[in-house]
Parts: sequence; C-alpha cells; structure tokens
Amino acid sequence: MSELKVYNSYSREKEIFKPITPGHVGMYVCGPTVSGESHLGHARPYITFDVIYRYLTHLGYKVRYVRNITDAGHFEEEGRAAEDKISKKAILEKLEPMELVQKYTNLYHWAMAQFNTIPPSIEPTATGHITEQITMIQKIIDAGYAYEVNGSVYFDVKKYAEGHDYGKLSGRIIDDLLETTRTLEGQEEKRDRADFALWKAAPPEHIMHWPSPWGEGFPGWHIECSAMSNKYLGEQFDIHGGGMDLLFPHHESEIAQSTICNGKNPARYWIHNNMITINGKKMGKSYNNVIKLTELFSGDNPVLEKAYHPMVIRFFILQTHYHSTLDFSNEALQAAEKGLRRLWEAYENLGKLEIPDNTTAGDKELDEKVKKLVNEFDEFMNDDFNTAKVLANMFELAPVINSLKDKIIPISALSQDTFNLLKEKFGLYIEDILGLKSVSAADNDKLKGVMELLIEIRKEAKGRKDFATSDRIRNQLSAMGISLKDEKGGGMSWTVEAS
RNA sequence: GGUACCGUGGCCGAGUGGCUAGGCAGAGCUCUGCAAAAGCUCCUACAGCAGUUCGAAUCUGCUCGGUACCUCCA
Repeated sequence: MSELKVYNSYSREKEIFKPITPGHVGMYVCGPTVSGESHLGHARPYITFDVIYRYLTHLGYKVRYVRNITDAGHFEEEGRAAEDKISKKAILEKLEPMELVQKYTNLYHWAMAQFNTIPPSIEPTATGHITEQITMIQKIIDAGYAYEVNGSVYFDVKKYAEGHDYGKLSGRIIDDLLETTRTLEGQEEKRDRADFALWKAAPPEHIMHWPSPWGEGFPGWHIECSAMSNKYLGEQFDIHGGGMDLLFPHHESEIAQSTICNGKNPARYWIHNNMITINGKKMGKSYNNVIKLTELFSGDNPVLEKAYHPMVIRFFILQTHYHSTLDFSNEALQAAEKGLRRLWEAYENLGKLEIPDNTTAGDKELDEKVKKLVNEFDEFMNDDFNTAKVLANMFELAPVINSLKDKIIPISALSQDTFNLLKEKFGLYIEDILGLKSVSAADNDKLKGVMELLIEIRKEAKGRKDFATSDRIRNQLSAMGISLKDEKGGGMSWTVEAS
C-alpha cells in the first residue's frame, strides 16, 4: 500500500507523512470565533479536517485532535456596537459576554453534529487559558522580542525577522510588510506597522478583560493558538490546520511566537483548506454574502432556492479537493443532492446483497475492475486526501452494484473475495471515513408498519389491475414526501425525503 | 501597488506529458399498466498566442480574464 502524502503549506510540497511519535498524531485545527453564528465557510475546514481525522484514525494512528474555541477578544455583539456606546439602556439589555459566547458555541456544536463531524479530543477555549497566554507573552518579552506600551504588548517583527524567516509560510516579503502604506487605527503604539499585538489593554467600557502584569486587558488573536497547542500537543506537533485565510497573519505569527518560546516551528505539516466562494467571491463578513448554517438547513436566505440537508453540504464539499476553491451555487448543490441520493441508494442496495460461498469470478474483467476501483480508495486518500477521486470511483461502482441487485449482472460474476472486499470497503469509506449518512428522514418502526400495509394494499390493487387505487396510494404518498418505487420482480421500496 | 494561486465540455468539478475521471443537466433506447428509479448508449473539453517535445490540458514565456492574501475572517 502507498504511503500517506500531504501537501505542506510550509514547504509548498507534497511530503510523505511521518509522525513525530510513531503511532501517534497530534493535530491542531483553528476553531471558530464565536462572536456570531456559524456560516457555510465554517463547514469547509471542519468537514475537511474531520475526514483527515477519520482517515488518520483508520490508518491506525492514535490521534489527539485539538480544536479551539476563540471566545476572547475585542468582539461585540453584531450590529449593536454603535448604540451600546451611547445608550445606557442598551448596556443594561446587553447579554453577558459569556452568555453571548455560549449561545454561539452551542449553535456551532449543533451545526457540527448535523454535519456528522466527530468532536475533537480537546476543545480548549481562549478564556480558559489566559494564564498560559500571559506566561507565553512574558517569555517572549524576556527573550527580548516583545515590548510593552501603555498596557499593551506587541511582538517585535522587525527584530524577529533579523534572525528568522518571517513570511516563509505565507510567502510574504518582510520588507514589503514593513513598508506597507496602509494606515490602520490604533497603530501609533507599535514600533513598526508589521508588529502584532500579544496583549491589548482594555478600555473601561470593553466587555471582556483580565488582569495581567501589564494591566487589565485581553490577549491578542494569535497567542491563544500557540499557548493552547503547546499545552496539549507539546512544543512541536504533527499537523496544524485551518483555512487558507489564516496563513497570514495568524499562522505566520504563531510560528514566530512559538519559535521564540520553544525554538522551533510548532508544526511539522501545515495543512490549509481553500475557501468557499459564492458567485466567485469569497464568502465573508466584508462582502456581506454570508450564509449562516441555520439558513442553509432551512432555506431561509434570499440566495437559496431551497433548504439543503447537512449531508448534501458535506458531500458537496468532499466532491472537491480541499485545496481548491469551491464555488457555491444552487445548481451545484442540487446536483450534489441528486448525486448523493443515487450513491446512497447504491450503497443500501449493496448492503442487501449476499453472495454464496466459494463463488469464483464468472466475469474476470468485471471482477478485476471492481477490485481496482475499490483498492484505489486507499491510494486516493493517501494522495493528500483526495476525497473527490474516492467519490468518483464510488460512482463508477454504483451501476455495477445496481445491476447486481436487479440481476442484470449475476452475482456469480464476482468472486467471493472481491464481493466481500467491495462490501467492506465501500461501507468503511462512505460511512466511517467520508462520514456520510443517509439523507432520508427517520426510520421508525410504526411508520415502517404503516408503509408495509400500504404497499400490501397497493400490490393487491395492482394485482387486480385497479390502477386508480394503486396510483392514488403512490401519488398521495408522493405529495407527503414519501416516494414509492416499483422494483423489478414485483417488490416495492420507499424513501422518505428529509424535511 | 506587492505576493500567491487559478482559468477544463451547458453547469459543478478530478487530473500523474501519451490511455474515455466523476457528478448534474440534455438526447436516444431497454424495463414498466403508467410513473419514478435502474441499466445501456450518445454528448470527448481543457482562456488566447508562441515555444520545448516524437507527443502537452499537464512543462516554459507572453497576453487576456478571474480570485485570494497584504485588515477581522474558516
């Protein structure tokens, strides 16, 4: 079997994956800032890294998956910042900071569960690790790479760049960074415009602040990930992941901080997923084109033609390699919806098939083809987690499976070994590694009983050519979102559309 | 402006220099009381120009177009 190769953003090359400690993998993924509702953009990294986590686990690694919650910082409740400053009443009505954070954390967890992502091993919060961050900042100050001004602490990028390669990860040229003409608010305190905050003094009206050696304030954005990854995964760990937009300045700064504190790049492999775009534009606050996950699932957004099932989103994302941009459109999602349904039906059909013992391949060519398609699953995943190719092979297998089920191809065309391999790997991949689930709604026993009754009545009606009755049953059910299909050989199957 | 990346058939999207990716849509056929589903078949593209090569979607250069990052961002 081929070795796992991953594209390392740091070296810009595909590298063979070798963990620091054999048999173990430490993976840190930048989590969301919970100052607002999770949106479609959040779906991409967490589904991508969920599959990576699942695959590494499948390979036999014991993976410690750490994904943080950014719940500290200078955020305010959406759309209320301005009035808060002038209205005492608004201040009274405002949610407690932690109440706000809890609300959006809960929503995020709920959405991640909808996507069938496995919760991380550790999910540390920034507010829960203030002391660790302060300790780290102090270490950087002591090392001479940070300075304090008016209760805020900044990282001295210019000094760091003298002896280190600041900008390597993101392909930045340090001189350009130092000379950028862009002017931003509140930068007078910095010695150099490329410097970034490790600690910010909090103005009195600020909603979140903690005591520190430099006064009341809150941690800078980059330090939390360094502090928490260090705490739970050590000075150097295997994989650091996140969205491509975090390359600079976030991950670049993390490398700088950790290098000063621990003398090394914190991660061996930097993995970044690309962005989701809408009509060719990145989805983001600044573009005002954000689709919240709750809206996506309910269809309640002007750009959405309908609601989309979380599994459709998951499938849609996995149909593209994680390193490519993924353009969102109703057309593309609806295509994904149909594709997933077809694939899943084939999978269910496969589950119902049985093969007699000691069958030898009656159709050698087909047998070989099936074997090849199945074995390529591993190869494709080993090639930088190419889920798109795995799915393509599954689609190639679908007609074979359906033909076996309809007896267009006799089951004896395949050898017992090949059939078992197909059954085992298809299930392993589609459910355990890709993490897909059925989109059709609830199986419950009472409904099943009712359906069996209706099917029996319809069969009887058809038997006496009472098509008015048989069509009435099918049509009425269809109107309720239950589709009945006549199968070859007189059987009937039914599926309930997800509401 | 600087730095990266990208430009694939109606749409979405894989892609290792030579061999039909795949999905959705569309057309035809088979099956079927009808329908749906399923199966089979068809639809063979790689922004433009030049170059390297026996051979390029894949390498090089230029042109055009697009996106991202440089600011909070997944």
